[in-house]
Amino acid sequence: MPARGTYRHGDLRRALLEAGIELARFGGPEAVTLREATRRVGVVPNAAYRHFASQQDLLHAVRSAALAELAGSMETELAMIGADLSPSVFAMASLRAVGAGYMRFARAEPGLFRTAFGTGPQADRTLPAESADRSRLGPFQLLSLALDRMAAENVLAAKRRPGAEYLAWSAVHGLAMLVIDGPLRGMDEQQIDALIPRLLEMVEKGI
Amino acid sequence: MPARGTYRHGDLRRALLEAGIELARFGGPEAVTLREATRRVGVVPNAAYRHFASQQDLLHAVRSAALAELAGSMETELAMIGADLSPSVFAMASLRAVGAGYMRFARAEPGLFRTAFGTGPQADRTLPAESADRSRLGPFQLLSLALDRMAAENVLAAKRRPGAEYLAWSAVHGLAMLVIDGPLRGMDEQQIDALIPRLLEMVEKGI
DNA sequence: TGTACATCAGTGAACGCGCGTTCACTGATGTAC
DNA sequence: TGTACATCAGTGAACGCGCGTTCACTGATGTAC
Repeated sequence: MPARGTYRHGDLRRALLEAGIELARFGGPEAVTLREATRRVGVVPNAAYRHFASQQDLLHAVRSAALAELAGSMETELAMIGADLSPSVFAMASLRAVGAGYMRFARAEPGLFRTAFGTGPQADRTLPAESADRSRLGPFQLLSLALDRMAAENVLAAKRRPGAEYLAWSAVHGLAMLVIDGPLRGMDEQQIDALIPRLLEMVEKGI
Repeated sequence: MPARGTYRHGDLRRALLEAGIELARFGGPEAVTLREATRRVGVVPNAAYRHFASQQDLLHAVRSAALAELAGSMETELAMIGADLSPSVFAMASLRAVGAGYMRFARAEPGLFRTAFGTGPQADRTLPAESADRSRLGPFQLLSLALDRMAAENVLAAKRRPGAEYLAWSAVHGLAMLVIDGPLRGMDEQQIDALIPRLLEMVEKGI
């Protein structure tokens, strides 16, 4: 049965996690099963239990990876902001970059995006899940940071600052959901391209 | 096995549909199974095939019912607008009402809401699904109507009108998703209560 | 440097589960005469 | 008004599927001496 040379695998945990990520990439969270992950790695189903306590446990790990990738997409967009901008323009550009990175990831990796925000009743109840790794910032923290900058530059009134992340997040998250998994799934790519800056503009003006 | 008196059921299709709606209400779309629906109605599993071509077919029917309920919630909110308002204020109030009705339904019936916007890969690909019944307006049409009014009153610039539904929809849909099924699930009811008008204000200002 | 042994990663086989769906059937209903 | 009969709604039994998970196991590895 083993398709590999050695009896031991070497790094089964990592292999299973990567298989799980691949499953989520193409099939979303519901595609992340222990049986399929072990099948792909070429290992017997119950071998997974040496490294994950349950299917949920594997799914959690995949979810964390997806969140990290999302944060990465946002950071990439942030890094593209011109350094020569005035602080207040920079702050506003940060908010847009964060939103653009979010949308880019959602469109490029709909399966991982859906996995990151566990849809369905079995999703766990922990908040944004940005607690584990202190050195890297999570998606929510990147958004908060951008809003902090705007508040510091008085581009966003101080009294509007509290809770502002939920407003911005809602707008961008909603478009992402409608477009990748909802009734707007069939929409033209170009139409979506045009919609995104408009949406970000709406947030900037209305927040 | 039959818990009913007569051999024939009478209106099995309706009974199954209602059971399906109940399943969706508490468990979302993935809870809508033929076996559980028939079980609840007290009929053998395959009896469902006299009335529905497949499980998907039942799910479609449940989805339509959920969309109709959502539209109803929006209409209820619309009906509460004071008739004495000026046309332009009325138009803006319409947009808010539509959004408020959407949020109210999502929070009151998260399972049905999720079913209405089929989440997951198995969801069908038809757009907003407001084609069937011509006499009743669907959620998307109610939103469009409100925006039409705003455009007619020049509360919304004519050049901003096209596609404006997607901006408004995104914001409200996103908050609904984050709150009922996403990372904001645990949030205080009162905090959410406070967030909704702020979100609607953002849309109104920024659209 | 070599050998005995404990550890524990991965095996093999098997469970029970709920699901959608197919088949040949039976018996209540309503219609034709 | 009564009876024969066709229709077809619901039955009963069974399928195959993929899933998560448990059990007792085996054999590769690395450590103690």
